[in-house]
Amino acid sequence: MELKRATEGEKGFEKVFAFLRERLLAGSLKPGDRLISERELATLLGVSRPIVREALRALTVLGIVEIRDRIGTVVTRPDVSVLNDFFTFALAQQADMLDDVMQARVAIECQAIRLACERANIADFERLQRALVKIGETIDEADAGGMADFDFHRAIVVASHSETLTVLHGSLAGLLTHSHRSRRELVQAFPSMKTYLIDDHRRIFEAVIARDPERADATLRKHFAIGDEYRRRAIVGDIDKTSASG
Amino acid sequence: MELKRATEGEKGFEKVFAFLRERLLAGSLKPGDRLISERELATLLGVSRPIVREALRALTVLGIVEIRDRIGTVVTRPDVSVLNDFFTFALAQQADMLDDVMQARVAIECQAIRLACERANIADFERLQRALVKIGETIDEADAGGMADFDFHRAIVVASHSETLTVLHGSLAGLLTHSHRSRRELVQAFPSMKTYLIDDHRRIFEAVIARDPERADATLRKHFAIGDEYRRRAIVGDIDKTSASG
DNA sequence: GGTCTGATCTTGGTCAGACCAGTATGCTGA
DNA sequence: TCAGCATACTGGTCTGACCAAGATCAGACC
Repeated sequence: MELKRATEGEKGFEKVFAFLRERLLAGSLKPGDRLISERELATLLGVSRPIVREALRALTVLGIVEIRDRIGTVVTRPDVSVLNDFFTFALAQQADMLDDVMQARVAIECQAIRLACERANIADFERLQRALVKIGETIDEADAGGMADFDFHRAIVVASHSETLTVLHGSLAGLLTHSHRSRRELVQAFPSMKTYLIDDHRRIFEAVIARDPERADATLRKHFAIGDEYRRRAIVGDIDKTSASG
Repeated sequence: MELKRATEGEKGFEKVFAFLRERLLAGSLKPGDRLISERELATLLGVSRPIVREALRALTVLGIVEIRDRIGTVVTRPDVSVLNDFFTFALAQQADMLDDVMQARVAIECQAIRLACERANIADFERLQRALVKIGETIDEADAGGMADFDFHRAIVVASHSETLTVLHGSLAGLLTHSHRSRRELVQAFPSMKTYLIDDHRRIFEAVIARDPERADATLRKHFAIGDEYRRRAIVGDIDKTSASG
C-alpha cells in the first residue's frame, strides 16, 4: 500500500488525471494514439481501476479521449460537443441567458465576417451564395427557411477560416436553434420580414464579396438589430396570428 | 418516450448520467442542491458505486456539480474552468490555434465594449478608470503591467453586464495569459509601446465614457491591430533585447 | 436546563478481486 | 498455407470492504 509514491502528491483521481494531462499537453499523446490498458495504467500509477476509469471518463466528457468497448482508449481530436454539453447545462440553470447568448453569437459572427472578408475563397463565396439562394427559395417555409438562414450565417463563420470562432459559433448557435425557428412566426406576422430577410442577407453577401470588413460588420450588425426589433415588436403584442400553431 | 424513462435502456454510466442530466435540465436539481449519497444513487438506479462515481466525476469536470469530500455532492453554477480545460487541451494539440483564439477574444471584447457603452454604470466606469491608472503606474513593470492590462480589458467585458461574454472572455483570456506577459519584452524593445499602451487605453476608456459604441469598438479594434503589429515586428527580428530574460 | 463532548452514523475516497462479453491473436490441426 | 478454435487481452460492471473525517445526537458535565 505504500506503492503509491510512484507519482507522489495528488490523490487517486488527480494523480491519474494529471498524469494523462501531462502527456496530452506535452504532445506525447496525440490524437489517434491508443492509451495503455486501464489495468496497466492502474498498476503503473498505483491506483485502482475504478479510479483510472474516473479519469478516463472525465477526459471522455471533455472530448479528449474516446473509450472504445473492448478495444481500448484512444486520443481524439478535441470536439465541439463538449462546449455544447456545457452550455446546455449552463443555460438550463439560467434560462434568461438566452438573450445573453445571442450577444455572444453576434460577437462571434461580426468578427468572423471581418475575417471572412480577408480570407474567404471561391468555395466560401459559392457556399454563401448557395445559402443566399436557399433563403430566397424557402422564404415561405418554416423549418427549411430557418435552416437556410442558419446555413448562411454558418457559412460566414466557416469563411472566416477560424477554428475557434467556428467552434464557438457552433455551440452557441445550437442553443439558439429554437430561437431561430421562431423566425417562422415572425415571418407570418410581419410580411415585411420577407424583404428584410432577403435583402439583408444579400447586402451582407455583397459586402463579403467586396471584401469590405467595415461594411460587412456594420451590415451584419444592423441585420441582427432589425431582427431584434422584430422580435421585440412581436413580444410587445404586435402579433396575434401565432396562436394557430402549437 | 425517450425522455420519460431514459434511465432504463442505457447501460451503467449512461443510465446514471442521463438520470442526473434529466433532473439538472428539468430544473429539479438547482445550484446549491445536494444530491443523494453515492450509495443511495447506486441502489436507486441499480448500478454499482464506481459507476455512480464515474457519472459524478463527469459532471464535475463539466463544472455542473462539485463533489465535497465527506460532505456530499452539490450542484454548482456552471463554471468557466470547463472551457479552460477544454481549450487548454485543444490548444495543446493544435498550437497554431493561439492566433485563432485571439480572434475570438477580439470578437468578444468588441461586442462587450458596445454593450458596455449602453449598460455600464458608475461602478464600471470607476473600475475602468482604476485599471487605466494602474496601467500608467505599472508601465515599466513586467508582470504588474501585464496584469493591469488584463484588468482593464476584463473591466470592459464586465461592464457589458453579459454573463455569456464574461464567461467566454474569461476562458479565452486565460489561455492568452502568456501572450499578455510577452508584452514585457515588447515594451522593452519598443519605447513607443509605452505611449501606445497608455494613450490607446485612455482613448478606449473615453469612448466608453462617451457611450459611443461605434467609436469604442473601432478604437478597441485598432488597439488590437497595433498590438498585433508590434508583435509581428518583434517576430520579424526588429528586436534583440529579449535575450536577457528566460 | 443548557452546553460540551464523544461515540456513532454517514459520506466521499479507494481498493481488491471477480465475472462478463466481445476482440485480437496465436497456436494447432487440416 | 490456411481455417478454426482456445486464450489472453480489452473495457464494463459488480461486490464488499476499509479508511478518514464531517454530521449528529445522546449522555455527561457544568
